[in-house]
Amino acid sequence: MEFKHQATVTLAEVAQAAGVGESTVSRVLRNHGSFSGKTRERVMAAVERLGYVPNRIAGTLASTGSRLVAFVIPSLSNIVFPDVLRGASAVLEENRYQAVFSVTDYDPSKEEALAAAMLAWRPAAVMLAGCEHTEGTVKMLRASGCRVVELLDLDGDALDIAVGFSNRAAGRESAAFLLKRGYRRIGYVGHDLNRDTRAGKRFSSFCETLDAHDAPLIAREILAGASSVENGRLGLERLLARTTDLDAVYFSNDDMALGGYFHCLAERIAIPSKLAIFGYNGLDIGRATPQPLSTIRTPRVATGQIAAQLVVGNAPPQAVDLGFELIEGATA
Amino acid sequence: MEFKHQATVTLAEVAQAAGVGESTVSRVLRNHGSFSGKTRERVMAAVERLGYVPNRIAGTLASTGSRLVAFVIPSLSNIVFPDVLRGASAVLEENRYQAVFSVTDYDPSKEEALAAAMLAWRPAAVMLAGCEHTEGTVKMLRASGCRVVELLDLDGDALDIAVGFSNRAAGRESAAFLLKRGYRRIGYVGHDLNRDTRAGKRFSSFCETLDAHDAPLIAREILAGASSVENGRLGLERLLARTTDLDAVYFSNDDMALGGYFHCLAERIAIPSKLAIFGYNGLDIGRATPQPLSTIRTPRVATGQIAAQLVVGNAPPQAVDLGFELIEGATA
DNA sequence: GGTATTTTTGGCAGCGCTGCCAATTTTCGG
DNA sequence: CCGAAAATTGGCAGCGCTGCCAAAAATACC
Repeated sequence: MEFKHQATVTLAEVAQAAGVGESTVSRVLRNHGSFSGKTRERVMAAVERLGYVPNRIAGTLASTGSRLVAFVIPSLSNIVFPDVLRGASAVLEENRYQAVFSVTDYDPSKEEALAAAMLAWRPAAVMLAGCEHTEGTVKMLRASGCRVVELLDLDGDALDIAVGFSNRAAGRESAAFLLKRGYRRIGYVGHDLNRDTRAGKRFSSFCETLDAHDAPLIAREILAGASSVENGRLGLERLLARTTDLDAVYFSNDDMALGGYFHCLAERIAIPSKLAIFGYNGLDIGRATPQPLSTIRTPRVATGQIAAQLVVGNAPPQAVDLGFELIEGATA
Repeated sequence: MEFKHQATVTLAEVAQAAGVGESTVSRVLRNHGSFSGKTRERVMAAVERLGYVPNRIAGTLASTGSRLVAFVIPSLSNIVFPDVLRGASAVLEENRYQAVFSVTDYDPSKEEALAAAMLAWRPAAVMLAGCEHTEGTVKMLRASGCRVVELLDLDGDALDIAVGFSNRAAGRESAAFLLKRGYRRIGYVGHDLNRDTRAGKRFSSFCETLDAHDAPLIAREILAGASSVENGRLGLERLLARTTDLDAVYFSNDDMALGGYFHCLAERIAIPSKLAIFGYNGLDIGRATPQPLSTIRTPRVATGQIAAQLVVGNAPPQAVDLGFELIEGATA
């Protein structure tokens, strides 16, 4: 037996059942235009009786603007993006918008392909991570006429709307904090930077700041693949095997930093007296560790919320800097 | 200045530019039906030149089935759901399906409302968490004629397809493991169970198993709100303040368990000799802690993958049990 | 009571694309 | 070189709904 019921009740059938015209049903359902209370009741009764579910595909095609918002994000493993989606989806749902998404795995050419596929749904807006995109992506988005929101990175030219903060500033402040604390022999443990350009920006600004204070980075360990707690642990282990006199390590993010933290716990390396640890993101888990993680808290959920609000409100092009917060913690 | 370019190039325009009929363009673009190589080139050239982007809204309306898959998930904070989305989205993208989602916050009536909204997009399938739904939701899904996939819980009757494992079995095995290890004075720390029915099922089976072995649960601490590391830490602290002679604690999931683990580290409570800790989910982070977390690893990504494959392949109704794996770890 | 308004309502032409079918062109076999 | 079969191609009717416009009904005003 096949599964094709598609009890497809149409607006026309509702109209007939209610004894009114199609447009009247449409008006009642969208609560738009004028109609009498009596008509309203008859229509609603028919809708109820027939179990009518409006067809948004048809509705969107017939009207001008769609209520779809497309997210093209690098990853779902990195909690950053679910957090952004979470912030955005609450606002979008309130405004009867619908979120659509696809995942690029940090691959710019995949981003281009997926953005193209998204555009085919004629979304009201496309939301992307960061401001680095292929030429093709930029051209396509420009030509599309739909709103474009670039998230989580303000270090570059925005196509239309940008919401987030400066990763370069985050890298700088992290370095400044460690220097202020008196650390001078600093190392870095990070994940694949070519793919995660935002982590790359933090790292390069971090290094520049160290250089400017005559305390250049002493050692680094870059692990292939995505950031993870295990990679952070492994990275610190490797770094310490090669370099014995470090007094602080900057990690590409909190996942990695937690790995480093666990490595120190396991190896009984005193934190921060023997080795300081500094992360990035300000995950909740970093606040519950025996020693709160020193890190920078980023406004991930708020980024999603604001982005969604700007789209819903059809705001003019702008860059919104939500800033970030340095959490002193107890590991640095 | 307003932003309404909508350079809406239509198929008809491409057809005219290429000097062919509309249906020919449609065939070439979908690589469906027959056409000559020469025609193909002319069409592609025109597409390129005009920057044509097909309109999937129109395409979906005109053809019968849509290539949308709708996810109605409880949360994006709980990494479980991003993991499922991740597994599914890879498979869906390969097959040119598009994922749409909305978040219920574990509220069944919100689930009903969101499922209704999703149905309006006439998706090929709706994916939901668990098998507990309101009567209205069930009725609506049944009537919709679209595929329904229930994820991550096999303890109940499936509407159509179900992919996951038994939460009751997970609770049972967790209890059996602790008992086998010799723990007899067992407590529980969990988050709001009314909302997260799967955690509730694990807990009740856990308790039944303890009862069956004459080692009933000694104490429990249920925290309002979502699961989090901080809530786990707080929960264990409270539990221990009231009950001093516990030898093991079962947590509603790994986030909570990690909080408990951190509490023990901070309070210098020896694990597992003084207190054993057992979680649920098998998050990666639990493998990188100084002592690997004892837990049950659930096939979250695989659940998403399989679910997507079944939908793409239009498989018949079935329940797929992916099982789970007990990780002995070192905390119990 | 009659006319001017205002409120409700229905009809119908698309939105851009796909599916069906018939027309046209190409290829093949003898 | 001709008819038949196969490969291409174009035309056009919808898919289900919204937006526009004019008709009809209700209400207001003098």
